Amino acid sequence: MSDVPTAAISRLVTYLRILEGLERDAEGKPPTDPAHWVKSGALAAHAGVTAFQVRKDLNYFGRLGTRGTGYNVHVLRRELLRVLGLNQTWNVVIVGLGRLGQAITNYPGATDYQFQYVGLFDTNPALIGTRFHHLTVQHTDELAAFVQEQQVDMGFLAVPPEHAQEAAQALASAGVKGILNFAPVVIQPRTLERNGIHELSEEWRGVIVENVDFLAGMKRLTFYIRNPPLKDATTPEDTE
Amino acid sequence: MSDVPTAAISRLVTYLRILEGLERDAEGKPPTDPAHWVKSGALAAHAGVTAFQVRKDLNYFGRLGTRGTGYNVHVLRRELLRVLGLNQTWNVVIVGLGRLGQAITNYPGATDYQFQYVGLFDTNPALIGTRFHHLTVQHTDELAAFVQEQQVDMGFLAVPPEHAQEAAQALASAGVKGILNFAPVVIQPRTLERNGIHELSEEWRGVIVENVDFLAGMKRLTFYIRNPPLKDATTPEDTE
DNA sequence: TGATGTGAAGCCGTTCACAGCG
DNA sequence: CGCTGTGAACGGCTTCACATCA
Repeated sequence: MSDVPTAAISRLVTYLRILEGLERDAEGKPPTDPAHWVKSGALAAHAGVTAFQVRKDLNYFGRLGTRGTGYNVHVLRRELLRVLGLNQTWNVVIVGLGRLGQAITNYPGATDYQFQYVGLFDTNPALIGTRFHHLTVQHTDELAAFVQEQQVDMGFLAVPPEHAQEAAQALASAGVKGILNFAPVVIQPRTLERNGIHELSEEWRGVIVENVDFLAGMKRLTFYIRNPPLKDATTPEDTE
Repeated sequence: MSDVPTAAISRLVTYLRILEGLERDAEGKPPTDPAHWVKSGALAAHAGVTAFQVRKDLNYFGRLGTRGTGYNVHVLRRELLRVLGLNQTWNVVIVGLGRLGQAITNYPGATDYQFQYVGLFDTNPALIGTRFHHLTVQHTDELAAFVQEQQVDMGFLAVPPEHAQEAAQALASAGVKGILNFAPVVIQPRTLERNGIHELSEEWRGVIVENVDFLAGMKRLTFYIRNPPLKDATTPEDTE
């Protein structure tokens, strides 16, 4: 299960989103209605990839389709939810409640899929005690105890770049399993030197970091505007 | 220049950020000070990749270093700015001024690098006329004329997912060269069928779309928390 | 028959070893 | 001598053709 290409996981997320749209469309229609089924080519067209790719991606996780017919929308959606780990509740804390953190806290859709915001943290005295959503901002010093008590699974990191590393360290030390880093900074897992070789310190073992960097997106865009890809990647051939 | 791996471009953005930090550190020090120079291994350590990777990435753009010495921080930074297209002014409009759009508008750092927000657009009557930054929100109907007049280069798309496609279409028709899409949706360039083959419609020709999807980041994170990569990708060997 | 499932081929990006130069 | 520059090996992802089964 771990030898699935990382790019495939990103596409799975896209497929899931498309399936949700298809399921809404199919809602209420009789079970015999073809709207309950989707072919790899149709999924591919919506996702902007090839049908080959769709079939290969889905096959990593078992025989999810029916030959000659396609994929059942409901079944496939349920399977993708399971694969992506979205069929359980995830307890989330947000660290950093400046504009970005506030935007995240209030972003609709973020609290779908059983993501539950259970705590908000900042070091700015002006923010501590403020309420967002139904939660009150606490000082980051409280983080470690809170994560233990509340069984927090992951932290969203939305502090200014110069504080991102220490805040990430606080999250890892507190015992979260994942960090979604919004700061334009590379988070450095602390390593220990033992017998001359560097190894991951215990607190960072198994901690996953994913990055969402919007400034980086801006800069990639300027590069590609001035250096357009020769082969236009936006029109795959085999779709449909 | 177009056969550079897309992953390399993302790393270039990271290197640039690191170089900015190094240049601040070196500021004021005499020209002979070693702080003005950086070796591939040091850059690699900061970026979380291998020194091989750094050298290969930089080599796509010429002989930027000095053998036996390393890379001059100032020179390398200037080159990366040039390569990434960050040495010119970019006129940007933001479409969608809900919470996310507002957060982007006000996010510090976004207006560095000669990114200039020149227009704000929305279709919500309650928002039109409102001021953010130094700009007043206009109706999206005004977009086409505005892009022509003001020589707009790119648009940031921060509308709700269900309106993303039509707003993207408006941006492309208006003539922007790039779209930074924040909505969790795959933007579909309009294609025309001519003699049985699909081809990109004129208005989408050369339009680059980059995506920044924070919900996708959340979902990838849940997958990797439950399916940790076997080989820990966070500790490359060759750094330093 | 018409779709998925899947081993194999091909391609692209990363890793490497060492050549090249200050 | 040290570090960059770079062609070649390697590995992994994507593409493909076709076997497979409802």
